[in-house]
Amino acid sequence: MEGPSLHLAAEQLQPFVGKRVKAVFGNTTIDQERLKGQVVQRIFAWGKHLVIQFDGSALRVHFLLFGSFEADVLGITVTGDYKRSREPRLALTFPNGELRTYTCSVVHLETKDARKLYDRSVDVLARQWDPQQALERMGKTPDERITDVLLDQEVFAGVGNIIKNEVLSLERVHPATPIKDLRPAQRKALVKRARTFSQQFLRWRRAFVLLKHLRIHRKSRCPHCDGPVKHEKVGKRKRMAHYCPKCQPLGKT
DNA sequence: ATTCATGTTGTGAT
DNA sequence: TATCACAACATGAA
Repeated sequence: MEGPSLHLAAEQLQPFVGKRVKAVFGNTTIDQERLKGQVVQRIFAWGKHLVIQFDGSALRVHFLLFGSFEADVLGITVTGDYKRSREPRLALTFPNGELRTYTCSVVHLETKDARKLYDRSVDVLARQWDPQQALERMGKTPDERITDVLLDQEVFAGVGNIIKNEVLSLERVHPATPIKDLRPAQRKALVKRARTFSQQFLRWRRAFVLLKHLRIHRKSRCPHCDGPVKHEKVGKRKRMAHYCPKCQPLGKT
């Protein structure tokens, strides 16, 4: 799950803010008892994290690769289409509904204000996003490849493999390009696109039309030249890159 | 049946 | 000490 999906989740779960936890269940090994009776102070997303703040502590949920969630509010399922039979990792029951999370990492954060643990200027979807800072951090690793830097959550929090592939296609940059081979104008364009595409991703997700708008991720034809798309693992992270070798050539620019 | 995928963290070898 | 490859986690679709 990428950043925009987490921001959308935080939005959808706002009806639980101010509500008291009535029951807790699930197969997580964290202490569940302590959540009972707690009142939700706020729910927010940072990058790929979902944070639920309670009185003295918070919950941090990370959905990794296969995670999902669903929530019922006043009897209506506001999101998700998952099998009810599956055991949730963690479920919270409130007077007005229930949140169920699956296949995710859940941890307690020992803080009364988890917002202090997160630097919002790093989150590409945050109002406080700082593109200049991203540019500077990018420049600090001239030998790193752009595919790895775009996926670095300390530089572009929220960017995942889909956003990475789409941004590189839009800017016509080969995923294996070392930062030092990118002109300043091109670096700037990539930074800007990481945010604008993430915002677009969020709008599409909200309208349930994301998949049909992806141009190169998991496609076989380049959106620019209609040539064949290459699919291969690139960079130290070895995530699958989907790119057009003709429109996104490797080399100094 | 097998592989792959919107991801991160920890371990043990080098 | 640092870096790296790999495992672990865990589920559904192709």
